[in-house]
Parts: sequence; structure tokens; C-alpha cells
Amino acid sequence: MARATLERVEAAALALNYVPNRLAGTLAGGQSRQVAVVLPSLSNSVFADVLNGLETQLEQASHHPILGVSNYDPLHEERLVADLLSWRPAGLVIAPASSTEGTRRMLAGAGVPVVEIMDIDPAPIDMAVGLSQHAAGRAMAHYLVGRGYRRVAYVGHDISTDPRALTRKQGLERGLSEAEVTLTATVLLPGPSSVPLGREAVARLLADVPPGGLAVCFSNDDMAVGAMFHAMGVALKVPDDLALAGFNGLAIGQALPLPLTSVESRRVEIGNLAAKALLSRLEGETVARVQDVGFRLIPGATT
Amino acid sequence: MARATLERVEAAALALNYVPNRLAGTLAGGQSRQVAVVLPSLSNSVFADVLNGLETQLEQASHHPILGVSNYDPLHEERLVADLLSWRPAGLVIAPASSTEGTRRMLAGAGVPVVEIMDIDPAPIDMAVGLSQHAAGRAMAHYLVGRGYRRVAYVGHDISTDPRALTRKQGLERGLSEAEVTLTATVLLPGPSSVPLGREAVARLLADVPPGGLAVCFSNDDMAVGAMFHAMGVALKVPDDLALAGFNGLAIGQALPLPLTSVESRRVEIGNLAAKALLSRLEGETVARVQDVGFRLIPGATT
DNA sequence: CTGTTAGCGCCTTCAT
DNA sequence: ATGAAGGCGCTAACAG
Repeated sequence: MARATLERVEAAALALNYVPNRLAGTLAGGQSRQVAVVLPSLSNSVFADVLNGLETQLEQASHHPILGVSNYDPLHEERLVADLLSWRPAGLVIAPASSTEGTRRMLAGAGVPVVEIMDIDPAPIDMAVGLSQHAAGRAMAHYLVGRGYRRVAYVGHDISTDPRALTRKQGLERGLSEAEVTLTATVLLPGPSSVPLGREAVARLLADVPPGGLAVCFSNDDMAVGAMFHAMGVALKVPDDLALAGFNGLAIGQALPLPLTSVESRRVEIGNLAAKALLSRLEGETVARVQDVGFRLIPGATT
Repeated sequence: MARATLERVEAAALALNYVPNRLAGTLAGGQSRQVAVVLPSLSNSVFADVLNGLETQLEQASHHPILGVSNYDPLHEERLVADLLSWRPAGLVIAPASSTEGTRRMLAGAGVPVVEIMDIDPAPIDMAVGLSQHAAGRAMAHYLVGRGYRRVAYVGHDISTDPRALTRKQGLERGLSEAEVTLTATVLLPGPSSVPLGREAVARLLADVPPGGLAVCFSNDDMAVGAMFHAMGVALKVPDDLALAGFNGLAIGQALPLPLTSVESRRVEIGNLAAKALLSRLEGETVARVQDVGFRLIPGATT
């Protein structure tokens, strides 16, 4: 085509708001440029951060996430995976919610790169990006024991559905047992992790268990912040009467007058790396099956 | 087809993990079942909530969001809209970031339902779901004036890029001016709204402006929470020395020992309604051009 | 009601 | 280089 003609076509395209049809393009054999993303929740800011990281990297390569939220329901998750796969995405990123056998089969047979995120303890179907939740829990135990705590309680949101929170708790118990300490008490409340839930849960805990040298580990920082507010309300001294430790290293915990002891989990980085792993793989490059972003214990002023 | 054959086909489909190809289906004339979603940010929990509401409703109708995050950059937003539209979604939901003329043209000419969310003050291109940000700001002014405050300062994140925060501030000033009060001071810090940013911003404010009967309005609750932590740190009494008011009615603000004065913004509901409006429209029903979810002033203990 | 056929808009291959 | 043709996997509109 002549140069002038080309320009006229482009001008016309602009004027008519022409956008190429990627459905057709992809169907005809092109790369999809859509990436399925399955998350267990969006009410926990943890996954909003991960999604943020994912989206940022994907977009750099003109890819876009198609989103599904499973609500920690395995059957829901299975339906989602099937639904999203029907769009023939270039790849799939999933933070699994105790997946069914069917889900695993679909992922294994999807014929596109699959990245499991958040936990690297289980063997990955294809690739995994995250941290060892078990090691993180264990590290917290060692830290608390090292600080001299012998009475440790656990407070969490509904753990039966959140495999990673469960793994962390197991890591914690494992680490404690290595110092011959067992959990003094466990309080689990249904519903997603949140500030008000933590506040309520710690109130219940203290109804049964006296403070005084007690350290409480929470499933998430927002829960621990709720506990901190409760302590302020009833004039309990933190950490002398009651020590508090969270998980995830959220900004809110670190902004407290007493910075919260926690474990930094690098969520945006997980999103970034997961997207990069996927994109590299699409470029034909070889990518490590497991990428450990690590974690860092944040020794705060609450323990 | 015979019943038995049908069953054999279905069994085979299951065994082979067959998933129909929706690209082909849509290209051949079916409804797309993908909805483009353009948000300005994911680091603010406000949009995570909206997305949560959207996803929930869309999924009920087997629709899925394709996500784009503009980072409050109008040109970025324009590219995103073009990109997402190239997937021929069934509709588009956008929380605009001071959109360009080009963006508006594409939206107007997209040929699919478009829902603008969060603010209902500007005239909608197609449909709008949200609240009057101006009225919300004004209501806060009236409330503060009614409580006897005559010295009011404003502290926000970078407002030049966030049209809704700007509109709220204008509403606030308007409301104050109706009582012949003008803003004592304004502190704007770059970067997304966050707890640490609020903490820093209020510290700067107090370097210039003496507390003592001063009320500070924040662009978002997380900023106000940061200010609260600062006040605790320097032993300033809230609300006597320093009164604080946020915006959005986030859980964190309400869980403080002193519940934060704020304006509830019903973000999940906005997501829900936006999705429903879009889906109804796709069903051929008539939908109100503008849906006001309203807001509610939360009189807390910090003012 | 079942079975066939013509595209949807693009990419890829092959011929010119 | 440029152009024509085939087909991606479906849906819809038709014919039987």
C-alpha cells in the first residue's frame, strides 16, 4: 500500500474510533493477551495488593487480567476456573482456596502457563510464586520464644477455608513445640479478617484467658490492630500486659503509635513476579518452577 | 440427538476437560459476558471494595471483569479504554480520572452500555452510579460548623489528579463559606492516600498552624487515622485540642478507640448497582441514567 | 425439531 | 511486495 493511502486509512481509523477486534485476532491464532486471575477474596487488602502488582506488570505487556473471586469456596473456584478458561487466556494466576481435584485437573491440562501464588510449600502444578507460609509461622514462634514468651495464644478468622492461614498456624505451633511450648488458647471467628473482628476476638479470648505475659498471634495485621484498639479501650498495657503479633506487615500496623510486630509478606512483589513469570514463559523463556520472595520478621514494639 | 448419545458426549466433554471457546462464541454473535472495568487505583481500599461489589454481581450472571488501572493518568486511561474495548466487552464500568476528550468519544461511541461510577455530579455519558461528592463535602462543612468549629483545615493526598477528592474539597469550602468560614490551611502531599501519609501531613500542618479548636478534614479515612496516631504520639487530645474528620467511613476509622467522624460512601453498593444497571440494560430493560446511592454523615467522637 | 450452512474479523499461508 | 483464500470454533438463520 502506498504511504499516502496508509495514512488516509489510519486517519479514517482514528476518526471512526476503529479498534481492532481482539476476539477475532485471538481466534485466528494470535496470542490472547488476557490472563485469568483467580483470587479467594477482595475484602482482604492483601489480595488487592497482589492484584495491583499483577495488573501493573501485565499492562506493561498490553495484557489484562480477567478476574474471578472464589470467596474461599472450592466449588466456586472450580466453576470460575472453567469460566475463565473458556476465554482462552494466555495464562492463569491463582491464589488457591483448597482447590478440588477437578480444579487441579483443569489447571494441569489448560495448556497455558499457570502460576500459583502466595504459598510455595505445596508442589506447584506448573509454577509458584510466594513465600513459605509454614516457615513464616515458625519464624514468629521462634521470635516470640526468644523474647521470653511462654504463653502464646492464636486468634484468627475462619481458618478452615483459608489454607495459607492454616499453614501459618501450623508453622507457629511447630516452632513453639520446638521450644516445648503449646498454644494456650485458640479463638477462631467466622468471616473475613478485619479490624472489628480482631477486636471482638481478642475480647472473647481475654474472657477466658488472663493477660499478663500473654502473647497473641493473629492471622492478619488488621485483626491485631483491632486487638490493639481493644487493649486501649480497656487500659491494658501493650506489650507488658498483652503482647500482640500480626501477619503481613500492613501499613496500618506499622503506623500505630506502637509499631506492630509482624511478618512482611511483599504482596505487590508477588503480583509483579507472578506476572513476569507468566509473560517470560509466553516468550518461550525458561522460568524457575518455584520463586520464593521470602519474608521478613518485623520486630515491633507490641511484643 | 438421542438421549444416550447426548450423555456420552457430555461424559466425553467432562473427561477431556472440554471448555467451549467463548472467543468464537462471542465473535459469532453471542453476548460477550466480559465487562471492562477501569479504575484509577487499587492501592486505595475504596476501589477494591467497588471492584468486589462489581465482581460479585457480574459473576452471578456469568460475566467477568477485565480490569484496567489508570493510576489517575488521563492518557493512560485513554489507552486502557481502547485496549479493553478491543475485547468487545458487553459493557464498560469506569471510575473516571479526569478523562480526555478522546476517552469520552470512545465511551460515547462504544456501542455498549457505559456506567460511570463514584460521582454523580457531572452529566453522565450513558449511566452513572454513585453519590454527589460535592454534597458530601458540603454536608461535612455544615456538620463541623454546627458543632461550633470556626477554624477548619484540609489535608489531602494529591488532589490535582483525583477529581472526586477535589469535588469534595470544593463542596467543603462551599459549605464553609455559607457560614462565612474559610479554610485556615491546606496541606496536600503527593502520592496515594494512606495512613503514613496522613500522619506526615498532619505533622506538617501543625508545624504551621496551632491546634486548639482546630478541625482538620482529610481526603480519606486512612489519612485521618494517621493523624490520630500522630496525635496520640504527641499527646494531643482529640477532639479537644484537635478535631479530625475523614471520608469514606472505612472500617479502620470506626474501629478506633474514638470512632472517626466521617462520611459513609457505600462503595460495595456502588459496585453492585453499577453491575446491575449494566446487566439490566443488556437485558433490554430501561435503567435510570443516574442512580444516587447517597451518603451518610457519621458523627464520630473525633469532632 | 434436527441438520446444514454461512459468516463473525482477523491471521496465516500460499499464489501471483 | 501485494492479494486471495482458508480456517480459527462457534452462533444464527435457514432448510428439510
